[in-house]
Amino acid sequence: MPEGNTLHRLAREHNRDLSGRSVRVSSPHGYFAVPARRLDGRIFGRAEARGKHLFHHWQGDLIVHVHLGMFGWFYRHPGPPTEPRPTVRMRLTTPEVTHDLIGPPTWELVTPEKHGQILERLGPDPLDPRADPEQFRQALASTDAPIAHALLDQRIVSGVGNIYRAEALYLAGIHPLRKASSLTETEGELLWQTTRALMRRGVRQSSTATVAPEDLGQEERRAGDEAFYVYRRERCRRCGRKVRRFPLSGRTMYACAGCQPRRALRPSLRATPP
DNA sequence: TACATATGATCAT
DNA sequence: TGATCCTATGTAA
Repeated sequence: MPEGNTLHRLAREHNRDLSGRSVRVSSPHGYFAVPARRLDGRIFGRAEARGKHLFHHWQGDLIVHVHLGMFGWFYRHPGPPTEPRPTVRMRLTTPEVTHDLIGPPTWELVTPEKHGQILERLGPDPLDPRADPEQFRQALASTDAPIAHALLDQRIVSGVGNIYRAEALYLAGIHPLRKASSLTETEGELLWQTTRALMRRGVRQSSTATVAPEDLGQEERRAGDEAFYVYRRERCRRCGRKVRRFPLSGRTMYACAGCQPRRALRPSLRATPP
């Protein structure tokens, strides 16, 4: 159940493990048996992550496009290949490591043209160093939908999912139902910076947790769960007030009425971004 | 064993 | 808005 940080982390791992190598490709599940044979033994060029999309560039201009949807995942097994689960759709193997792909709603070979079209549809990715925050701000300015809806729109910003939308809005002190176009320039900038900081941490720590481990109590750290400020919580981590949850754009939204008032907070009263 | 639930997105209505 | 695709896990029965 990945957001953009996961895809960027996977791209890094795949580049490290597979780039420039001849890779065995198989489909234990059988569903991708034909394309797997076509790729088997080829040189793996590079992995590329954009928003929640992952591309594998193979020798000979073959490009694989993967989207993990809600349930898809890659599992990495160092060492000699283990017996695959029957649900493994695609297995990538070198002598050192195996990557198993489970349950992607999207797995397709695409042409360079199609690859370009997919990228064109995506808004700026906070994890892309070349991304332009101004593009994000302008997209918000022309959107009447609630800001919490806009954040899940991959044409406005790519890679943000249900966790980051809740947590970034919380840390920026922005009420989720405010019109996107009503955000000030400063708020738009703060929201971008906050989102980017959270997602960068997500890549670094290989987890979508938004609260840094060093900010947790001993008991919480021992439990080892991913920690959040409002997402799936009963009470706000900072003020202790009951967290409001309500459906928004088909997902559950979480917000604190105290820390995210309808009216903009004075900057000095905002929560400190991580 | 069954069911609810989940970090997503598309397509039909 | 609802149905649909995809899988694993935790809890209830």
